[in-house]
Amino acid sequence: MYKDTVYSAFNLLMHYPPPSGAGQHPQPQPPLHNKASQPAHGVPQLSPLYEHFSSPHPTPAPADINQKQVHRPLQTSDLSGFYSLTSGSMGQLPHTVSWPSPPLYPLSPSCGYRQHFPAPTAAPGAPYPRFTHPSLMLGSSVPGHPAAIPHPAIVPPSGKQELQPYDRSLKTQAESKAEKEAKKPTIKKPLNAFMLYMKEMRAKVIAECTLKESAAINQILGRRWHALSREEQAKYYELARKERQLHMQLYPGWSARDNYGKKKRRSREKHQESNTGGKRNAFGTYPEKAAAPAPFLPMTVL
DNA sequence: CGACCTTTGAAGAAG
DNA sequence: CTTCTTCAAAGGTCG
Repeated sequence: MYKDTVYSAFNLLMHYPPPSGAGQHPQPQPPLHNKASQPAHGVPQLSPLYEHFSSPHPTPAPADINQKQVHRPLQTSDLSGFYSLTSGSMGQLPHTVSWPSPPLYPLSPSCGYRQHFPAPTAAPGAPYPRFTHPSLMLGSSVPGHPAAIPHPAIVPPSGKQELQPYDRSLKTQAESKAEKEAKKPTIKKPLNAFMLYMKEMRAKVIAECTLKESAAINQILGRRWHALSREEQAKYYELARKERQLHMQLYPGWSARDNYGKKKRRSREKHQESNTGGKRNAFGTYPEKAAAPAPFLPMTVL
């Protein structure tokens, strides 16, 4: 996308030429199904389970990893000690850390998402809320687990209701086959790092900002996400990596493609038009089209 | 009832 | 290879 392109160019300007022996052209990410892929030079040999999660873009780290105005691909060296959960395993890190786009909604300064992170309602000097590993999100449906609670990724087609008993008496064979197909539970995509962050922080933002509308909440959460330190974000990337790993174990043949087209969406053109069209946004106002990315200023001056 | 809004990231599709 | 598109969550809103 345009934003990513600009940031990538910025990264090049900021970090090239790279230190000798570092930041060479990144190894291509091995595809999920390509079990024969060789690990990148210097990357420990991964078990098949972790091959998909090898660090994709090794690039040199700046001196201060917390300087958020410098955006570049994350790398495992930024997180020494964090990605060492399993012998020989490497956590997947995002290819790029993109700059937040300008807000479309007139978000309240009282939420403090632009100038005052963490939120001003937090006690002075108090650390940003620590992430607690939500074991409920993982492991409740691990095969063999005593509590046979379905993994949250499995949902009925409606997304909200349990499957109803099937009434065979009124259906033909063809109908029943089609219906069975339609009623097959949908396996949802595993949540990415930001989605996990949203799940955990949504209630807090709702309480702080007395908002309920998700579109507005998500804008705030997006800003807060970018304001997180690299270490804080890394916790969610690690959790997301575990989610994907568990998902792969539970549903080996599953592909994100399986859910394509299950949501009826308007065409891309119409989708964009709707952004400037007559429909109101979550604030009851009419959204403007997203402006070009902000210049490369540190968050502290925004 | 279900698409839309909004966010980031992962992954598939397309060029 | 790069770029574009879809879908994950959430809940109010609207056609």
